[in-house]
Amino acid sequence: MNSNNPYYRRIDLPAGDLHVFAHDDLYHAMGAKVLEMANNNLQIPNIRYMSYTPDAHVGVGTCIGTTAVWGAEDGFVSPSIVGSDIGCGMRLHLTNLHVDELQEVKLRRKLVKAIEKRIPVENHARGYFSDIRLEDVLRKGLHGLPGKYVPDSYTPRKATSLTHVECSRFRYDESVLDRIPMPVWHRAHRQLGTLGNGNHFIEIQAISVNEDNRHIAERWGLQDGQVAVMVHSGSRSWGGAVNQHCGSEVAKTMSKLGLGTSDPKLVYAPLDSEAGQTYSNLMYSALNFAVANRHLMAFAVRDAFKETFGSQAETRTLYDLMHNYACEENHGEESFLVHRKGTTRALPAGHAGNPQPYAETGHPALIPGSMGTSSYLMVGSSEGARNYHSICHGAGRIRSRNATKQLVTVDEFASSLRIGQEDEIVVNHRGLESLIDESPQAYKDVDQIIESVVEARLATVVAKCRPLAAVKGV
DNA sequence: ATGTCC
Repeated sequence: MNSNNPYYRRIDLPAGDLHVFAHDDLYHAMGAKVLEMANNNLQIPNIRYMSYTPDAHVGVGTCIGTTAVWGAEDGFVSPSIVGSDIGCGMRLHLTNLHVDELQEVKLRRKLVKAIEKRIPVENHARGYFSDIRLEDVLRKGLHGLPGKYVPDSYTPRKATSLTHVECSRFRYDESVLDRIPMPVWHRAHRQLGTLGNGNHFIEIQAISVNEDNRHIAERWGLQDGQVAVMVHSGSRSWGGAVNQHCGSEVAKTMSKLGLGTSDPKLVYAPLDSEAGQTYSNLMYSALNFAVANRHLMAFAVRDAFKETFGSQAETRTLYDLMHNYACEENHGEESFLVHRKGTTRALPAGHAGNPQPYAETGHPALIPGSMGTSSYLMVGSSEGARNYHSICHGAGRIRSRNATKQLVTVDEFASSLRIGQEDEIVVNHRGLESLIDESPQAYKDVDQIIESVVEARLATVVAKCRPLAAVKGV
């Protein structure tokens, strides 16, 4: 049944097979609840494949770390699998600065202040991009932004494939947008350019290249000691509103068709049903919002760099990709509907789904660590095809926010960020209490997660990104 | 993750 590889197992659940790509120890730490959830998901008709990455943990209805696949012809789409933070994902920008130029704590503080000035992180804050039409963003993503926000040095207008949303699809039946109530429109409009809270962040990092993949790093333009900007955010309240509206529509379709699983909260509809199409289209509007929002925040960070280090400071887009969505993809000769909930696509060199600039190397897969720990730039391997080229999306939570607050003291958290030392990771909040639930102890060890992904032969490491400063919402 | 309501 199971192979001898300690990094992979197939689990024979009552409703079907679950594939787990994780070291035995990580698998055993996941607990029984994740198997129950997998079994519920596997009860959805026509499902072809389901797997967990090593960072899998319990979510609402579906585990974070799930890849669930249907055939495109007889597929079911599930708002419960995608979740409410539709389009949540990562963006990485490369700067022309070296880490030595940020050596002084004072300078990192100045940079963080300059970022804070441009990107509100408070709960009900208004973003600074009110001159942008929300409808244009929802319909066209980056193409809906005024030209001044898309300078060629930053993301060439023609290289929209640097965001994998637009690489797949961004035009759809626009009449569905009218289904979302006006108050939600207004809220989403004022949220353009805001970070959100929870695990979302903007981080300044220093790159170190993995020797084994130096040839790929060079093709991507990465250098040792290079300063990078990583943005982790989603579709703010727009995605939640889409999830809520479609959730009830999809549930109605289910009762009409007499469908259901052991979990009444797990909703899904045939992709070609009206409810399925409405969801699919509105989901794309949320993907467009999310990618444009990350772009705008990275644009604001670019401005903050110029203010802090002079006008010659520049940042350019390496890549933007999501880990919460459902999308039609070609694998081999066939077309599939792939759901990724807290998993990252990592295509290998030569795969036709790669955006043009990365056709020969595979595209960068951006994997964040927890606060204070390194993030990774990965590239997919051809063996990753067995998992539809899905890898982990981060460290993965091991304890709840409340449990973390009980366990970790402010002092312990501060020392994990080396606060007060020369190499302190500068955080925008002076009081760290409100961020304790994001401390490294709330998460698995990202190095172990990456080891599992590498040993399961799904992807390899191209570079590691060490945090220098972080901006978080509360 | 989010906004809202007690």
